[in-house]
Amino acid sequence: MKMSVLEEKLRQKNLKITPQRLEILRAVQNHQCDHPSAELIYQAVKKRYPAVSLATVYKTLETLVQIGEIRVAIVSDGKTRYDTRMDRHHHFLCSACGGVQDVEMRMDCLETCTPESLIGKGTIHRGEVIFHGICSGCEAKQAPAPNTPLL
Amino acid sequence: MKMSVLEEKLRQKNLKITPQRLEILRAVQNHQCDHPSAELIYQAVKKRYPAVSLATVYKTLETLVQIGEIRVAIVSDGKTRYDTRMDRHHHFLCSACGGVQDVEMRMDCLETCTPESLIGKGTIHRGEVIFHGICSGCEAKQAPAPNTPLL
DNA sequence: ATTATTGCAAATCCTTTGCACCGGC
DNA sequence: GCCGGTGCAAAGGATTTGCAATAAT
Repeated sequence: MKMSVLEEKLRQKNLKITPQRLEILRAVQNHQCDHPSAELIYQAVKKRYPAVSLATVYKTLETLVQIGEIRVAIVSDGKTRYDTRMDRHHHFLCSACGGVQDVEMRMDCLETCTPESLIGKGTIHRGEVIFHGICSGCEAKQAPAPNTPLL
Repeated sequence: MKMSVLEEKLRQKNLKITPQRLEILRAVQNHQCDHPSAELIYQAVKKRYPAVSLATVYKTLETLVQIGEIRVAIVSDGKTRYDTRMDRHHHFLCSACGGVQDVEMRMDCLETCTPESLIGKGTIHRGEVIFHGICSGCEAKQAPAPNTPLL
């Protein structure tokens, strides 16, 4: 997203444009594949803006969520991780290392139908798929290849 | 699941059958729809077994996850919530209240296909759908019905 | 000038850990 | 009796909050 669009969004909500916010947004954009935690963003921002406070990072990430610039990724790994892509995509969670990878996949059924068991229970805004499994990196570590001698 | 089956599982792993574990399992089974947190289970167990410690609840829930009796629900609401149903189902998360509801839905495509963007990235064990939206309870609170006068 | 934002430190919430005692087997 | 389990209190990690100083409009 272009800066000017973000600035517009901020102004519309009486939010001020500060160097901290711009740096944090930049860090977020540089970590599109990472599903970064607040701490990771903090470390990245500190490199260019050493005086930032972790509290500011937390507050700013919350603000970015509020204005719909980023969202919280659904991962349950004990810390909040952010999804900096707002377009439709899905996730693959590695049960071994906790890593998150994006999955590109059309699931038209998720866009169109309301499952019967949800009728009358509320309004669906979107559906996403979470795949659970073991990523190739962890597979390599955990089990030797089939015909690799152990010694 | 019948107690005897659980007891069998515990014995197989050299885990002891204690009153605390049985009470915690009972509480878990009584909260199939709640996706309960450790704290909620603790409160429920305390009613029948006032001396339990919260630490024991945490440890036991972890044990139950290890033996495949329950699993961690993917919800990212700041605390760990457990899913006491191990069969295939999906979830509806209310963005307003954080509530989780089960969704029954066949998604054969999730069982069979590997999305192209995942090929070579690891091994999928299962896929689940997360619906995001607003539950009917929160809808009622947040917006007056269309033709309800405001005053 | 006004009002939001920052940075710090303290506080809070959830969860884990160390350890002495207890209880299933 | 052995070894795992329990309960307590303390520690740990992530996030939030109160507040005075600062900076954006």
